[in-house]
Amino acid sequence: MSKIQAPKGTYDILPDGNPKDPWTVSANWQAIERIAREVAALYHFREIRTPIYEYTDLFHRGTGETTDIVRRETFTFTDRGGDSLTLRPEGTPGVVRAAVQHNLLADQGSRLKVFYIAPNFRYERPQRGRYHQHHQFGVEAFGIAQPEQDAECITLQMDFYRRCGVKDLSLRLNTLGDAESKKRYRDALVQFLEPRKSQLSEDSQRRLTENPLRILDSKDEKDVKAREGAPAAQEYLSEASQTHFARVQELLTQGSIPFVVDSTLVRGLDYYTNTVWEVIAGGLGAQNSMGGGGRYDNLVETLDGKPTPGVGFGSGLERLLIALEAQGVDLPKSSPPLVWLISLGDAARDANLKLIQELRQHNIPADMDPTGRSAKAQFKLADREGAAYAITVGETELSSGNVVLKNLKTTEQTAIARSEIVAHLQSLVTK
RNA sequence: GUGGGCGUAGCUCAAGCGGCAGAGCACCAGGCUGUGAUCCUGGUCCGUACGGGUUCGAGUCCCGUCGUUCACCCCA
Repeated sequence: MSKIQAPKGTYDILPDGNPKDPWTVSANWQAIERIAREVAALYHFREIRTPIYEYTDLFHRGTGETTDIVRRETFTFTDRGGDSLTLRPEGTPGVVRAAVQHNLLADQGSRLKVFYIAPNFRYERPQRGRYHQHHQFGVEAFGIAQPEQDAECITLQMDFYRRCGVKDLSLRLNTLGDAESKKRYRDALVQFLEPRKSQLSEDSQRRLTENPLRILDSKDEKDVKAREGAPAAQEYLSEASQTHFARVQELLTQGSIPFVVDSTLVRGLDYYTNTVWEVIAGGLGAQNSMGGGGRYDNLVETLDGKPTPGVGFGSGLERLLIALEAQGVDLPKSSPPLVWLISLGDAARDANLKLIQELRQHNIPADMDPTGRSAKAQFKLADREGAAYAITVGETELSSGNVVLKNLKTTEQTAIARSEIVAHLQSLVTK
């Protein structure tokens, strides 16, 4: 197609998008964003909005130099002043940057609980459920190192899914240990795998020096085989990390949130320490990860803040909509009843232009067609646009001082005095 | 970044081995000169993503590009 089109891997959200591609339907976004805001408020997370691009360095230092996300998936460009900027590939670094920049975590005991609904950008081969621009609902909680905060984030996330109506979910949970445990384990793993280097996949041979933990969740058969008998992270956990992880599990169990511990779960972000988790949903095909998160107790200091613990998650909204569609779940669509004004003749049209203004000022959604088409065409339009009521005005009504109100669902039609129509509709619309 | 499938009206899709490009929905109008959602009739809209090639002839075969999709990779 030579006609101009949306860039590869992006899409438009339309009033009448394709229900088979639920992420293209604007009403769906309104529904899940409303639920996200409600659930965030219930857990007392407040909204934060940060720029869609940051200085490139932030993601290199935050997300991590060796992650796939930073190594090969960023949209990076130089601005006209010569600065290197990157469209954010994930939410956490920008939030940490903002918190540090505005001294929100400067005092001992500072705490901050925030959420965002925002686009992220990753340059990957696009396919259903994986786009160059995708959207996430995420939360970050700073200042509380206790496992209770991990559990609250997980609970919030699962609550969000429950309120949206997702059925087929599974929560995978793991711990990487604190920074020292993680390092000890990393060294042990390298020691184990180094002699087997030649048996590893090409990617994993590189990871061995750059990011050895990632070899654990490789699906490549060679890697699965080569890592047989590898030491488990659990064996290298500090006492504190062990009790932390045990308490997180205890809290989830108490909260009746089912989970499975999966020691191969590593996640693709360098900054995680201790708890990490991921939620898988049915109906998503290969792109089955709906959201994930973890604790990052060293990230704030990495980004020049005072040492402050943090934990949070990001959840893909396109994938949520795809899962809901695949599972046959309907989102609640709230639209207030629409009133359609039908005019027969120019004088009636002018009268209706006054009436429509009055209705709108009384918070009654109203619309009309001013093109002077037949009554039939105007009713047809009212029906197509989903109006609940039609008001007809013609010569007869103008001289009698009435309007004709029709309930388009029941087809009931009655004459009502023009002077009473607004109050009458208000009582119909508000009940 | 790797490998495969697909790309025909606004939408969903049809056109055995290459042989005059169609349907349903949608949209407009009329039947009903002031009544939709039902029904009937008529009409509008595409020339097959784009570019090239083979052929008397290409939607159909070949090559390239673009887009999309599936798997890998990665992750949301």
